[in-house]
Formats: sequence, structure tokens, C-alpha cells
Amino acid sequence: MTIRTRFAPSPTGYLHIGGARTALFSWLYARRHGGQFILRIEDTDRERSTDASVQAILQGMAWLGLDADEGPYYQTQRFDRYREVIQQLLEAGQAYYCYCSKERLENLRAEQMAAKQKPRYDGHCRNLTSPPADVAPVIRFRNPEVGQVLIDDLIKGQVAVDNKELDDLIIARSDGTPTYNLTVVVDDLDMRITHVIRGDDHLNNTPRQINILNALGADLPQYAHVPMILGADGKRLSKRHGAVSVMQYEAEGYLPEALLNYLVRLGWSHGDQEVFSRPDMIELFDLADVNKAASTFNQEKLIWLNQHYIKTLPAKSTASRLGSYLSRAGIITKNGPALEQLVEVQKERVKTLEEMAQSSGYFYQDFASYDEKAAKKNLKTPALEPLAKMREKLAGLTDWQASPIHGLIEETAGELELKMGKVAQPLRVAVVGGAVSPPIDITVELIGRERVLHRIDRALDYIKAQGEPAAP
RNA sequence: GUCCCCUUCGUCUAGUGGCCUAGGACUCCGCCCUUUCACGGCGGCAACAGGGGUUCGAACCCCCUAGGGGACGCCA
Repeated sequence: MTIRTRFAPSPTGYLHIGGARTALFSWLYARRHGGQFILRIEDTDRERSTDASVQAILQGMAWLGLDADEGPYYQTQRFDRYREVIQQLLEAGQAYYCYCSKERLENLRAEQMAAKQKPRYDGHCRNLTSPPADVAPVIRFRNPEVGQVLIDDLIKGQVAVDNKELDDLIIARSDGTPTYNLTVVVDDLDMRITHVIRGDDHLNNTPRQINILNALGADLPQYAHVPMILGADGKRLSKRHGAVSVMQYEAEGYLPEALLNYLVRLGWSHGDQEVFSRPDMIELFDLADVNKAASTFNQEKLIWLNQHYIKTLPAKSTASRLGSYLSRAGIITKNGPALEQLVEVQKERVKTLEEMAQSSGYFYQDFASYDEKAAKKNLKTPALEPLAKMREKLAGLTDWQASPIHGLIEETAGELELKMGKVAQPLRVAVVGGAVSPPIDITVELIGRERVLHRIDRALDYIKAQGEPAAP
């Protein structure tokens, strides 16, 4: 039997971290077993579903590289099929019309809560013989009243729920549209889903769904309920925890490799291994190794992984992603080092692509002003001589490359009997405007002779101006 | 409130009765490397929620308590 898994988000918002992790596990399980991964959009709630959300989810999946073998299917396009199944249940006496008003149901709930009971539908319309004529009814599933449902969950193990804890859930609204618990069951059945992998907030729904499946005489899929991801405050992940949208991480300069790696290690592990390439995950992932407990999202570790991937991924691939961050930072890269070279020299000192873009401006255009602290420390009178000397040597250098440039710095330091830092650091501030940059020789090489000489001149002028007494 | 699920360093986790003086990773701290910032290397702090059992022996099995999460909708 071919394994078929699915991801079934409702399009009421972007793809968030929790959904992405669930999708990842589902996708991995299918890939691991040479099965199929199906994407289904659960948009039966017309009020809240939006096309923008659909697009956002698709975009997020694509960015993470979680490709589907089938779909996206849309539940709103399958209403005929749901109606058919509802009719079937109605005819078999496994579903019935309910005419209770919302007010009655609300009151019922309130009473039950007050009596410290679990709010449940009381079966008022279960055996109705003379229905009111002027009320548009909902349709309820006739849930078994006795016995219990046993779930054999691949992650949680055996879970037993008494049928008396369940009530007759609504499967069709008064406008005739089907509800979640019916549509999932029908879709997972029709789409021949073998493994239902979803968040454990659905564990409570599972017994109801199993009862519907049983009423339909269908075989049960395997269930795997993955634990939730919590925010730093231990509460369920939500907007107030900052970036919860997957695409927000892209905007902030994270690599999909890093986010995927971070996500896969949340609730799953393979011994002490921390770094997993996509092929690694596919090869090693198993639901049996998924934790039962919820885990807390930790930005620090994501950052570490992002830095790791920026460091280790081929510069070429990182470069291809960097362009959009640079242009967003207002940097035009036409007259400057190739992006691949830029990545090569910057990759060990930034945590995100965004940061890389932000700290690379001086390679492409002149900076507006010096970093105050750096200038105060390095651009002062004692720097005049080394800078002037460097300018002269650099102007005459035939082989404009890091290694000979490095030689000139050493030479200058030697001639002036100064430490390397006394030459290199003023030079750095002169050419990049601040105290931080890649190694100065490579930096000078990449910025180019013309710009470097011009910036040294500018620094010399700056120092002289500082040295003069203030005008009266 | 009721039902369901969960509980190892601050965080992610290893651990499936003796290999545990509980291992790794992130964070933090110290040292080394160093022309800056980083990278890297070395070292350190830090946990079995509590209580009862079972057993020669328990982080691992059972029970209770506590704490956390989830569900309880004409949302999914």
C-alpha cells in the first residue's frame, strides 16, 4: 500500500510556524516511504477563508520546498460529494435534523458549565417526530451513546475516549454547508489518506471522526498527532510572539534550510545530530521518534542554524538570494564586487541575509558619515602618516589583490615601527566608515583602487579638519 | 468546570531497568587564536516536577498529587 499523507490548512491566515512543522512532518513521512503528499485547502468557512490566505500558504510551502504530489484540492469544490455523504447518513438514520435555536444551545451550554459539566448537546432533536415547519435545521451526526473509541496513535500511543463524553456534532449548517468534522472524514477517505498527521489540538476530534468513519463502514487511517509549538511564555504560538508567519522569516533574512532544520528538531530527534540536510531528514525521519510533549520556540537556536547555513551553503546559492535584500536596503550592486564574492567575505560575520545586506553598503557606494566611536578612536593625528603612506603604496600597486595589499600593510607598519593594528584599523575606518569589516586586505581589494584612494583622501582631510582649532 | 494529552539543564533534546558521577546542541561565562567584527578551538555553569510503590537495582514500569497544554462552536 502506498503511503499517502496530507496537509490540510484552513485559509484564514498565513502559514505559521506550527502549521509549517506539521506540514514538514507529514511531507517527510511521505517522502521517507516513497509515498504521496497531498495538499488540501479546508475553506468551508466562507466567512473567514480568503484567497490571499490561500496564496500565502502556497507561497510558504513553496519557499520551504514542501512540494505536493496532488492538490491543492479545495473543499468548497466538493460540496456535492459532502451532500451525498450527508444524505447517506440521513437515510441510514445515522444523522438527523436538529431544529434547536442558537439561543437554546447557548443556554444549555451555560447551564451545563454552571453545573460543572462538560457542555454537550443534549439530544433534544434526536428522536423528533413532528419537526417545526418554519425553522431551517442543522444536521447532526448520531454519535454512539455507549462504549468507547480507541485511538491507536502513532505518536501518543493508545488513547481511549468514552462515547458518553461525546455529543451529536453538527455536520451540516442550517444553510446546508458541511462542517469540518464531516469534510475531513470524507476527504481523507476519498483521497485515500493512509496517515493522518496533524497537530494534537485535533486529538479530541479524532474519536468523533472515527465514529463517522465507522458509520460509513470505512477503514480507519493511521493517526499521528504531533505536539504543539508554544511561545516563550509557554502559551500557544500566536501573533504576539513576534514572527509566526513563515514568510516573515524570509523577510528577516532566514534561509529555508535553517528554518526547516530548526523545525524538524522541534519534537523530533535522531540521537545527538543537530544539522540535517533535506536528504538527511528524508532518510532518517520516523514518526516513532517524535516526542509527545509540546516544545517551545527558541529564536536563538534558529539564529544559530541560520548562521550555520550561511557559513556552509555554497556562496553561489546564498548570493542568488541576497539580491533582493540588497535592493531592499537601497544598495545598487552594479559597480562593485560580484555577489558571490561578497557572500564569501561576509558569510562568517552575519546571522541573517538581511544583516549581510545591511552591512555591505560600503562595497558599492560611499558611506555618508563615519561611525562616531570608530572615527574618534582611529581617525586622529597619529593615523595621518600611516594612512598617507598606505595611500602612496596602494596608488602604485600593480597587482591589486588581497595578498600584496596585505604585504603593503605589513611593510608600512614595519617602516613606521607600528603594530599592525595601528595601520590596519585607521585604514579600515577610512575605507568602510566603521570599525567592523571583513579582513582589511580583502576588503580593500573588493572595494577597488579608485574608491579606496578617494576614501583615504577623505579620511586624511577629515583628520586634518579635526586637528585644527575650532573656528571662532 | 469536564474530558483528553503532556512533564530530563533557561530552551531544543539523548536516554526504552544496571553502560547515568544523566550525554549533545543553543544561550551565558572564562581562556586561546586575532589588524576589527566574526569564525574556530578548549573549558565551565546548569536538569530527571513532588510523593508513594514494583524491583537486588529506576530518569526509564505502576499509582497519586502538582503544574502546563489542548478540546468542549451552525471555526477548522
